[in-house]
Amino acid sequence: MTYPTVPATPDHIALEHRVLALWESERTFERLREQNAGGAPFSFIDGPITANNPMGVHHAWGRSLKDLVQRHRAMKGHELRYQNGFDCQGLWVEVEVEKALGLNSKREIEEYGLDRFARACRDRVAEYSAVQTRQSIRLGQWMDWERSYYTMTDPNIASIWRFLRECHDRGMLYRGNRPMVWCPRCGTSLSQHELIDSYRDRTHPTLHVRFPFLDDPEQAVVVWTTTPWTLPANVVAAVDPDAEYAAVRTSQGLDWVMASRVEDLFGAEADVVERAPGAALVGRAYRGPFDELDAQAEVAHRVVAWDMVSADEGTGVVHIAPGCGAEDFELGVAEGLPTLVPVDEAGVFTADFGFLAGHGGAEAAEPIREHLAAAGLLVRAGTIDHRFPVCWRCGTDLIFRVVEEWFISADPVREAMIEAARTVEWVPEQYGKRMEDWLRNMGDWCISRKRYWGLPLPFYRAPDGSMTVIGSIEELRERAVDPLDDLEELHRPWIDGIRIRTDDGQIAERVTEVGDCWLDAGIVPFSTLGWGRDGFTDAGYAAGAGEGLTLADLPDQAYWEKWFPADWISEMREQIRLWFYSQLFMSVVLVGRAPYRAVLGYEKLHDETGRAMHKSWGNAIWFDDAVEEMGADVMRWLYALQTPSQNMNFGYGPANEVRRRLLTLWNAYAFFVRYAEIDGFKPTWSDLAGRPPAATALDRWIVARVEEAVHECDAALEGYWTPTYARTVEALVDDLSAWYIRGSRARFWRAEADADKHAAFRTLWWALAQICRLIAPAMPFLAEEIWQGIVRDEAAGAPDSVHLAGWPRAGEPDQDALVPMRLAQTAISLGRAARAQGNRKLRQPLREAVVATPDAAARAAVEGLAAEIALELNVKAVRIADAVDELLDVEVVPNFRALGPKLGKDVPAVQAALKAGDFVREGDEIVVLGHRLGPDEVELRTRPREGFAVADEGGLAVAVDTELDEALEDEGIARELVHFIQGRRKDTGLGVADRIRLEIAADERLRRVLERHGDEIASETLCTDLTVADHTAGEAFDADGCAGAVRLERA
RNA sequence: GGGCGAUUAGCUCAGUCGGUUAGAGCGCCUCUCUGAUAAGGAGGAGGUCCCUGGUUCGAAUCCAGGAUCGCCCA
Repeated sequence: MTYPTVPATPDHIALEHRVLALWESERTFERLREQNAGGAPFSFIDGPITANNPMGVHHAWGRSLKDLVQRHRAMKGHELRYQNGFDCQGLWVEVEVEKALGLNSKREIEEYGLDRFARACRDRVAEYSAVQTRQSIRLGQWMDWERSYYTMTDPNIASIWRFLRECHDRGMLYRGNRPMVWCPRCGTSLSQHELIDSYRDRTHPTLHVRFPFLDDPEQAVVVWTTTPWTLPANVVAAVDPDAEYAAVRTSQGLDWVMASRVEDLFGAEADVVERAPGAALVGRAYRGPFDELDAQAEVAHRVVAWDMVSADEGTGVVHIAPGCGAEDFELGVAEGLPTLVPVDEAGVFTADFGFLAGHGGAEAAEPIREHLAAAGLLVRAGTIDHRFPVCWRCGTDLIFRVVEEWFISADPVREAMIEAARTVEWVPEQYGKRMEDWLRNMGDWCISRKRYWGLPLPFYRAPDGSMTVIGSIEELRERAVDPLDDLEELHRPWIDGIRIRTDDGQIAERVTEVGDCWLDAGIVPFSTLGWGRDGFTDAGYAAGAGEGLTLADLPDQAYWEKWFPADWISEMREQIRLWFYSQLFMSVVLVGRAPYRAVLGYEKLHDETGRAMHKSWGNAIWFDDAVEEMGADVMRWLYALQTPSQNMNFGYGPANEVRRRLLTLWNAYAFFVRYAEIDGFKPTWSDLAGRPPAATALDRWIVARVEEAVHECDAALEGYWTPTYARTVEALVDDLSAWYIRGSRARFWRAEADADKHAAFRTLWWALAQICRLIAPAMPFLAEEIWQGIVRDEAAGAPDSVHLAGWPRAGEPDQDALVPMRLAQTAISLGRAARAQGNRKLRQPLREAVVATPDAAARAAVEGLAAEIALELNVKAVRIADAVDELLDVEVVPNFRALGPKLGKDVPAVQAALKAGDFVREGDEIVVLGHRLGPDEVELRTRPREGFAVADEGGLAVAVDTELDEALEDEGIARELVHFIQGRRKDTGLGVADRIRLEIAADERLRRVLERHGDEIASETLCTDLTVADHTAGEAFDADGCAGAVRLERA
């Protein structure tokens, strides 16, 4: 077996397709599940994705995080369920299907036929669940795709019925009159959460209208409205009783408005003839603007007091239509006012609104204006540009309508939900506070929708008005008075045909409403886990509309007890008031506790400039494009690096950056393979279990670095915090490449096969294999590719896949290996800076570097790495000195962390004294201002004296001797020549192992260099035959005025 | 109106328990290395850690107030 040929850069896309095929042919995922069967459960519950469109790159974010955590837990041996979920019902689907079928209203749907419509909805779900499954597999997500749950199945629906029955039994279920936000096109109310982000810039007509008092029609209150269609439903006018109002003389009479609004409305010249507090107007009856309409026959208009009247806009007199607004409705309840609902489900005026009947609300603005003008009630008509909510599905302006809906009372469970939410580990932490705030403020849950493709609410109303709630399919069977043969599934229209017999023998029909889709999703921890079921039914879940789509089981109570509550769930932050909420609500009602132990939320995905992605803005990125251009690993690494509590800037720019950074690991892999192949290095699987044999300080260091990183990564992922994990990995890979490999290169290409070389191979292989395992959760393809290349095919007994190899087990990292290296790295970095200062390029060997530190322990540590430092700095010798050196002064710096508590207010004085040098060193101790400070309480630092090439940082300083002599110069020239020849080798396209012949034309000085260093030059450049000539046809070489020419040819 | 979060280099962002010289990547400038690298490395320029006040020996970090932006609620 030989190592693979590793290209200079990875082709992520090709590699990923190759790995996908490998996983499939080798059943890798199935084998992982077999391997982990019986392990400690890690229960993850997937929030259902709406199976309505292809998945987006924002879904890929969440799915990548889910997969990352699941893979990590699986590598640690946990048994997982891997059940994916699809959200199938509700308006999301209906609207898309309507578009596809060219239907434009509820009436058209009903004409089309509810059965065909339901089938079309089901087909759409089937289509897009398949698309999303394919896409998720491409992303590398490992789920039990054949056993996904679908919220439209009968078992899911029946579980919700059971929940609703429980609510009913507890008296929490009621039918109420509520002002709802309503979409006239969709013909349904919208829930609060559907209003999020729904505000758009809109221009609407506005009217100022007089309401003349009945006892003195010359006087009137003037109202301002931005919704003219609500005027025909006007009942009262509201004023702030405590504000001052003013009557202004106009051509139409005396107009009462809030005094503070007069100037805006009538100008500075307004003729104010009377002032009075709002309270004085309260109770006065006025003539309504549409009194002649039938609907208004019983209404007695008057002025009422209200504390929410705004002094900032309008007239300070507010037109109140309790049937058309939320606040209006509340005031109506408080004042006992009649509620006029002027428009029907389609937003069209009803018959008792006379000439307006049949008009849509928006189009009625003009006839309303004309009517008011004719009646002499119109003061002014205008327009307003404002933010106005629109339907998120179809963009239609939303209206308020008072409608009858079904509700679940929140108050009976509010406190219990807050308590339950407090048991949850919220990540990021502040999301827990968000949930608590939401719970404190939550209104009753409106669970009904006046639509078609959704959970059929199991509410049956008998002729006497009593209600029965069916709690199960069995109960439906028992009570049904119509044959169930045609009940294909628990959906409209089929379910609508089944009537039931109530306990007292009445025949009851189902209400027509369907349920909020958040019921569908919220029940998942119960419906999919077999809560309350007696028998375990293999592949039993798909009954009803899910038939044929999934092999998911219908488990039993024992299974539920094993997997409930979820250890972890994760979705976007907005799910706090959606899925996290509905699950919590249902769980607290059913079992009195939270359905999840930990939650990871994350923010929104924007484009790379920070703008929201919109199809219409042209900045949206499609998942299929992204994954085939960036590669799944690159996307997944971007997601892993992202701080969840911040919006993510996603795009090809960041992807390229990450792809380039990933090259470092790839290069390390390619380096290893090149020399392992040349050398025939053979690892064995058991080598990975312990530590590799370490021959050098660098070996020990990189081993400790890997172990340190393993612990950090594990801790980060246990806490669901992926950015720390990803950054830890990147730092480790950088260290491996920049320090370990670069510092160890010579050991790999040396000819001798000694223990040192073997140790180098073992160590590098070990580090790469461990890194594969570390990155496997986040970049499963790249990890697998490298694993296949250097472990699976090479190491006898190794697992076939990195994903079967388990999470690395690391001992406590050896601090004695870590600390000196850290110091040495600092010293090397400082030495380079010092060289640069002294104007000596790295190719020029120098006599000596002095590493100085007053810290004895640090000196001892650096001593052991002197050879490495010398090599890196290209100096003949490294001298370790304490600070009493001709190059350096010593500075005593207080350790504030230690001295703060000890000295308190004396700290500044002590600091000043130390800085001024007013102290005495007594052995390890420093005596200053009567304080005796131990070695832990101060830090001794060096400070370079002027005139030397010295760099310092903290307690460490490095100086280089920049003096050159002839020998050093010659060596420098030799190095220059080697560098030059290597460049030609590269230009000529020679392989790294090709031998060459050299002919060098040299002046006198170069001749001397060649005499002294010719052997080194030849060996460094793999030259088998070096001749010195007077002339040659080669390329000119010039270093430091030392000139020649070099001709190179393959040997 | 209430709540939550954010504000750190030109850009995108880290910054743990409060510790006195605040970091990374990208970009820019000057160098440099190359027998893994399409790479890498060194140095440099670039900072009112949003503002004001407070607590503290010490504040990017804690507290209060304010500003701006985002989100949630009313």
